[in-house]
Amino acid sequence: MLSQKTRYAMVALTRLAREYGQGAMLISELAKSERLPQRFLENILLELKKMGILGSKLGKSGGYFLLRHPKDVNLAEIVRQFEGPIALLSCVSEKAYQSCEFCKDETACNIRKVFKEIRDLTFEKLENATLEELIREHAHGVLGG
Amino acid sequence: MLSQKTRYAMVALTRLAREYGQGAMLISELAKSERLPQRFLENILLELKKMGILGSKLGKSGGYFLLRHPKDVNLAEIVRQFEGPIALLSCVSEKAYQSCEFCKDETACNIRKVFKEIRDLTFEKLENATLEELIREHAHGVLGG
DNA sequence: ACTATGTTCACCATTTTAGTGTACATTTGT
DNA sequence: ACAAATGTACACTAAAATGGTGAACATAGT
Repeated sequence: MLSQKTRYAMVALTRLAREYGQGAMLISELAKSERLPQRFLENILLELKKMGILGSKLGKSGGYFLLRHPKDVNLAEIVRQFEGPIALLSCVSEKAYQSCEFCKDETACNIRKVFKEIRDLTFEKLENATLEELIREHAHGVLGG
Repeated sequence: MLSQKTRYAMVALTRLAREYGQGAMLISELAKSERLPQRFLENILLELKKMGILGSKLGKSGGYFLLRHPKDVNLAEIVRQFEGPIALLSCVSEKAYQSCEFCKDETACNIRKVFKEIRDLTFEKLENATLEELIREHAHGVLGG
């Protein structure tokens, strides 16, 4: 299961995506309106700023805002940052690969095959999940789900 | 990422699946030959026994053995037991569903849609990964992956 | 009875999670 | 220049999860 931190990050980002182009939003307002713990949220927003996803302004009428276009931020990047590798086994991770301590021959390992398929499918779904997609209403039409 | 416990369970099970029908295997032999920490493995085997997957025999020539046919044990069951829910968000979990604290309308939530798809694909892959599949050599043929 | 095995249950150290406390730096309005 | 409103930095903490270990016990076979 995803950590609270990751969930809060996704909630905050989708909200800031909805406000995209409308200037900065106060942490306090974001926290209150999305029901996020403010002090914890501060850490998260800072981390997103360091990733180059958010910008901030100090002083009166300051706050946070999305730097990139919502179509240029996807969940794969967010999940990697806050959860670590997308893969369930390091032997199938792209960014954090480590050879398996049990396999003599990884290419022949069927456990690995299963988790490689899961990783690839998961990554694809997360990568296609841009903030633009996430804030779109009726994303796949009312009929046909 | 999966915990060590889950990984050890998968290694132990695939080994016991290879020995299926050949009587009991000593914990010590299993631990040594698969390079698993014996004392930790004991806990894991006991848990698998309580799940009804393994049987055991005490005394001389005792040990553990697979109770069910390898085709009747799959990774979904194992992962659920040792990792908890397969879903990454509880709002898309089948066995551990909890309503989302952020959504007014879950059916309209696009974040949820993404993680529901990921859960369903992951579950399907894990469910199809029976021990029989996992110990099969050249599971999908040498050509064509 | 003896020995080889699994069983039970409590315990432990380390890491991760989900935050909080306190002080500081920057910008804006007056 | 100054005050107020904001974000920034970094250390700290409580609770839970992870990855085990210790010690005594129960049972089966010889």
